[in-house]
Amino acid sequence: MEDLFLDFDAQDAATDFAFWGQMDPNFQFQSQLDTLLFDCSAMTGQLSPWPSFGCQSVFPEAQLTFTDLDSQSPQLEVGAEVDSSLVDEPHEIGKRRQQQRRLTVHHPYKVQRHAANIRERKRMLSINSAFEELRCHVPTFPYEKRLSKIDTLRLAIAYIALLREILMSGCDPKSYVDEFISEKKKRVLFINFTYLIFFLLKQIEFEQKVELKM
DNA sequence: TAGGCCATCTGGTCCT
DNA sequence: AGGACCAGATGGCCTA
Repeated sequence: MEDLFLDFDAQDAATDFAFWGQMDPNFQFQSQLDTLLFDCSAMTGQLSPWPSFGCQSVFPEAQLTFTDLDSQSPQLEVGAEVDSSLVDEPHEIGKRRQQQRRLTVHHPYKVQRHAANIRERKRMLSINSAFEELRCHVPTFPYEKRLSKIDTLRLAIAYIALLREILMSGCDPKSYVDEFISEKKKRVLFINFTYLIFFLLKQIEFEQKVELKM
């Protein structure tokens, strides 16, 4: 993993986090962080990663069978190029079936392609179910909209980095972060860690805005 | 309405 | 040879 560092006091530091939007200049980093850390321990049941160890795949589609997918296929059915005007009339259905058989015989490529499409869809479903499980293990707030795949990956990387750092420090999580924010390490932070912290702080910011509106 | 995200199809490449 | 994997193209849906 690439080690990137960020000077927190740099004037343009905020632009490094443009993907979160601009931070409020009046945002109270330390006090909000304290709130966060206390809230985190209280909200354990609401934050996604901690209660969900052993979470099962929430993507039942991932267990779809070959025939399920086959019947769901929106296009490229075998013989799909048959004129759609030939429908429902009994004799036309017979003709169409005949034509489909011909196409099956004469276009083995189409059949292979169709089978490959189905396999590809199954493969993507299994990838998606893995993403869904990963989402269960990264910290998000209940009101946070579903993480995109790319954000899930980035946040997972950041979260792992944070946990590793905490593990290596030998401290409990809160004192670790306290120390991190303290004088010694204030200016330079491991970017993955800051990514996670900024993410969490944006959640708090968002939560406050929601509360103000209510 | 533009941009982000996603599912799907597709053809190419690699692997068994 | 057939399946797995990958990346590009495309179109639909949603949101700011």
